[in-house]
Amino acid sequence: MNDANILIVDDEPQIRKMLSITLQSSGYRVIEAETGKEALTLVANHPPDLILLDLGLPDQNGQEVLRHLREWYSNPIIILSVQSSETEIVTALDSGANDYLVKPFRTGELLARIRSAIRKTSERENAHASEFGDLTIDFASRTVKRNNQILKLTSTEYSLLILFAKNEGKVLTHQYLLKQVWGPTYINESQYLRVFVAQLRKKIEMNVNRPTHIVTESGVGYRFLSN
Amino acid sequence: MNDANILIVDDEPQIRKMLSITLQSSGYRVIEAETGKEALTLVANHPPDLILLDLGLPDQNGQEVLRHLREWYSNPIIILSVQSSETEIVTALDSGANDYLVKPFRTGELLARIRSAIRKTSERENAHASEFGDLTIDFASRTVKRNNQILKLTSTEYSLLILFAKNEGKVLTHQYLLKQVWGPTYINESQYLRVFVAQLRKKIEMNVNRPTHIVTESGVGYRFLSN
DNA sequence: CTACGTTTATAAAGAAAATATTAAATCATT
DNA sequence: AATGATTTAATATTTTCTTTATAAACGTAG
Repeated sequence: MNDANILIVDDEPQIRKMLSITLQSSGYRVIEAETGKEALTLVANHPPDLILLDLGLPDQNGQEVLRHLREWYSNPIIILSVQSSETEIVTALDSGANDYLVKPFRTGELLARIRSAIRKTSERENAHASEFGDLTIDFASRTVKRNNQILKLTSTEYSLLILFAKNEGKVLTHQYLLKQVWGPTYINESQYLRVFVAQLRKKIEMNVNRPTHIVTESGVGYRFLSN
Repeated sequence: MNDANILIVDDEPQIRKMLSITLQSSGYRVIEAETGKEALTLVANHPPDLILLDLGLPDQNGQEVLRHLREWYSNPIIILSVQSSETEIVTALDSGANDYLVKPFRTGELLARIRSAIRKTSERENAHASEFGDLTIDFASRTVKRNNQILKLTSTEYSLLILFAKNEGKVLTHQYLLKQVWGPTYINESQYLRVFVAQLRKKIEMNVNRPTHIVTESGVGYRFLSN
C-alpha cells in the first residue's frame, strides 16, 4: 500500500526490530543498518525514500553521518534522539535533518511524521511547478516567473532560490545555505550569501526595502515565505 | 478518581497525617516516608507519580535526597520549605525540583500545584510543534506563532522562550536561566533577564501588565504556563 | 496605614554586531 | 576582447545587545 523504502539506522537490535515491525505492518519496506558506515554504503547503493537516524551511534557521531548523507542525499531524514540532548537536535536540524523524534515516542507519532515527510517530497516531485504567491517556479524547465514574467537568474541565484523554495517557512542557517549552494568549504563566506540574497531580492521582491519572500533572521539565517 | 501515587517525605508525623488525609480525600493514593533513606528505597521499589519532599529532614539534608532522587527519578518533585529560606528553595529548584510550597500553605494551593504538575507529565509526549494556548512553537522550522501570526524573535529571545517552553509549569531560577541562555559567566546579570523577559512578554502576552505565559516568582525566578 | 528597602518592570540611549548595498576587480566562457 | 557572472572590498544601514535611569510593585517593620 505504501510502497516506500525506509532505512533504519540504529545500533540497538531491539529498537531496530521494533521499528521494523511497526513500519512493515504499515506497508513500508524496511532496510536496517547498525552503524553509520554501513548506513552510508547502503544509501549509496540503494537510496531509500526516507531515513530514520539515531543520533547516538557508537562508531561515529550520528551528526557526522547526517552531514555526510546530506552532501548528496536529498530525501527526508528523521532523527531519533534522547530527551536530554536539545542542542544536539538543534545542530542536527541545522545540518539538514527534516524532523526529529524524542525517545521514547509513540508509534502513532512516528508514523505521522514519516507520512508527512514523505508526502512533502512526493508533492514536490510531482509538482512540476510550484507557486509561491506571485512567484512560480518550474523545476523541470528551471524557469522562474514573477507575475507571469520570466525572470533571468544566474545559476547560483537559481540554486539558492530552489533551496529556499524547498524549505518554505523554515529558517535556514547561513552555514546550511552556504554548504548547500557553494559547498562545504564555503561555510564561513557569509558575505557571498548577503550579496546573492540582495541580488535575488532585487529580482523577486516587490519592495526590496521590505522583503516579504526572503526574510532575514538576524544572527541565524533566512526564511523563505510565499505570502 | 485520580489514581496517582504520591509519596510524602516528612519527619513530622502530624504533617504526614494531615497531608495524607488531604490527598487521599482527593483520590490520590499515598505512601509515606519519614527519613530520606526510607524515601530513597521506597522510590526505588515503587516509583510514585509525584513526590512531596520536606527540605527540613533530620537524617540527611533534604537537598541531598533531592539530588540523589534526580539521578534517575524523573517524575515531578514538589518541595516544602519554611518561609525564611529563599536560598534553599533556589538550590532545590536548581537541582531539579519542579515546584515549591512555603509552609504554611493552604490545601487548595497544594492540590492545585499537584494537579498541574501531574497533568504536565501525562501530557509531555513528543511535543514537536508544541501548543501553548495561543502560542505555537515549531522547533523544526524555528517558528513561533501567536494566533497563527509568525512572531519575529531575536535569537536570544528565541532561546529563552524555548527554554521556558521545554520546562512548562516548572519554576526556573534566575541563575538557571542566565546560565542556560547566556552562559555560566552571566549568572549574576539578572538585569539582562528582566530586559529580555519584558521584550518577550511584549511579543507573546495578550496583556503585558497581566502576563499569563511568563509568570514572575518573586525572589526566585520565572515560570512558563500555557493557559 | 505608612514608610522603607528590595525586587521587578520598562523605556530609552549608547555600543556593538550583523546585514545590506554598491561598485570595482577578477574570473570564465565564448 | 567582450560578455556575463562571481568574488572582493568598502561603506552604509539596520538590528540586536548592553547599560543606565527611573518607575512600579511588593513585602516588612514600625
